[in-house]
Amino acid sequence: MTSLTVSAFQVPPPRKVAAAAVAVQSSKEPPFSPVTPSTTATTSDFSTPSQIRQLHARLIKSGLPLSSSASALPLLRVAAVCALSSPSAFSYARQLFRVSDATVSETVLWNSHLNTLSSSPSPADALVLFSRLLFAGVPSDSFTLSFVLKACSRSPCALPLGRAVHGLVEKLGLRFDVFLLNTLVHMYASRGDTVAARLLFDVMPVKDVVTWNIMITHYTKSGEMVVARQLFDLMPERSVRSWTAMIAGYVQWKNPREALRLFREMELAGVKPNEVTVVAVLAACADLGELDLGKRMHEFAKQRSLHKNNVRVCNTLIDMYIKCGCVEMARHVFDAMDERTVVSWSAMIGGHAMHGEAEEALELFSRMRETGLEPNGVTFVGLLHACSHMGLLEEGRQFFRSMTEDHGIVPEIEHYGCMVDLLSRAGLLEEAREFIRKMPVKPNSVVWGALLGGAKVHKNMKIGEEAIQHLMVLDPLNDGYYVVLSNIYADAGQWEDVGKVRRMMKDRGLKKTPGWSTISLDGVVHEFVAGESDHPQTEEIYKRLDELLEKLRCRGYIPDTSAVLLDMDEKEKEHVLYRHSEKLAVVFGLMNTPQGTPIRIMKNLRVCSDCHVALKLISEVTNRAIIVRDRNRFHCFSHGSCSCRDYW
DNA sequence: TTAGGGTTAG
Repeated sequence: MTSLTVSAFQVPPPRKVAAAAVAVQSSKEPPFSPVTPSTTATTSDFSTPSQIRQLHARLIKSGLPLSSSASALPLLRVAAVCALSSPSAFSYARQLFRVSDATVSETVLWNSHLNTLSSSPSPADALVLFSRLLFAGVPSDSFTLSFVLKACSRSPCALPLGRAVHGLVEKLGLRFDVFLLNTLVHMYASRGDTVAARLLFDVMPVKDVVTWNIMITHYTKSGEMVVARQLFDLMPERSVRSWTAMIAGYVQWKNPREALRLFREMELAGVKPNEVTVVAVLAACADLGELDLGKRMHEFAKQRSLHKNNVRVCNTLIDMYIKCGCVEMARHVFDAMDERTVVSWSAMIGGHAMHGEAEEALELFSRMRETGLEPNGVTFVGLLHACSHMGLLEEGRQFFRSMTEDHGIVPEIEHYGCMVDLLSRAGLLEEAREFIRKMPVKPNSVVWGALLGGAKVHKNMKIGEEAIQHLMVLDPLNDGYYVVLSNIYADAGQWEDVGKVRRMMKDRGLKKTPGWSTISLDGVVHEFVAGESDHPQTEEIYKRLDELLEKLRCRGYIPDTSAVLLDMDEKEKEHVLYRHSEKLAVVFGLMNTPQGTPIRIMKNLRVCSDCHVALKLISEVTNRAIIVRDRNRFHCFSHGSCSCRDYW
């Protein structure tokens, strides 16, 4: 007889009430259970003030008095959320509260709603509700203010209101409430008022570890790592979050070495990492190619069962393995994941692309589409890279069209860069130039650099000169472009122009960036810089390299001196090539690892053509896999050939 | 019923 049929109230819920469903669904008791235990109604079925009144009326008719708090509280929850829609709905909710015998105070009731709204997708709703509470004279407590401050932190333009709440905190004598003051510091920091945040931090009579963490995190996020570190060094006690905030900051601001140094210090201090630390450390390992530590973090994640359950940990693991040259391990992690996001798919697609495995990248994309997951801009960067690295011209064009036509993604500068790269490498230099001319966004140095690269491969001096004109304006201090232009002239035997480029570099005070390569052995990173010889094993390395080059010459290796941008004779140029850092690092690896172990090298520049030929032959002569991560992609040398199939 | 750290393009 009291069946509250859901169908009677079914209307499309307005946006504002979305939070109501969250509020009630997250509570332990099913909504309206005292009345209709079997109903599946949710608050979204009762979403307007008039529907609430109808529901109220039915409750009264059903004989269940509103004073029974078991039936009143769910109704009050709904009413309170509807209170946002108008002042009259707000008054109605307050009336409901007064006639009910709810066991909590009115402030507690509203606090609960403020809490829900402040962490909802539209935190400004909490501010609307708070203004109604203030206007109606409902008393606030420290909980009320902390929820409002949280909403201010998350709403743009809410700084003035946040300041007003700060005034209220003082007025209510709550300045010794550390919790509330922490929320205030966080509010100032997240609304960009560093000065106010720091001032409050400095004068706070009592601070706890959270206070320090908030301030440190703010500095790390704004790139003020030195200030963050000062606070970190000063703080009286540190939690795992303090360490993690600093480590993540160093990773974010491209100082992965310091991140790992601090991580080791953290381990020595006996602090156990959590999953966020794992993510940050893995990201540092990815940057540095630190496979050993990356594997150790993977083991740690397995012990804590993070290797399947935590998508972010898995995504970072995939990225780490890819950037350390272990695409198969990355794929292993990817395949074992229970749940994958667009980040997981994009990372794996991009990983296959970086390793020249275009087929796998494209196949993975088809599988991703089958799951119904929508790709994003990053997914397409990976796909376009796969196409350009492997010369899949038509597929690349198709993806570029499809990203806009089928997926509504507006191409960004990275996508244009990939397309110019794709066209230029394929030798369609005129088309690439036309493509740049028609681009709706201003071409950057990556775009012109791609055209220059194509001009070098296809020996097109005119287009190379055009590209360099733009590059000299966009990125005047980058020496790499001059080197490429000089290579183009050298290829054509125009030595006078080679000289001109050299003089141009000299006039601008540019020196060729020294190439370096690193190899990690038992957790120690060994760095080799072209031409430098301060490694303790230098003498032995050169001796072994000499022997190796002799073997290579027997197999037809002729040093390709065109990559050397110096005014010297051929013999001297050969000597420069001979000291290239990747050759030294590979020989060091051969000397210090057992036969059969792959050698993994990281390089700051692109592998030069001479080293590319040499490394192919070295892999054959020594029967070793050599994996080189250069600034663009991976080259996996094995049995005399390279995974890039010489297309790079 | 309140606060703080994390993933893909380079």
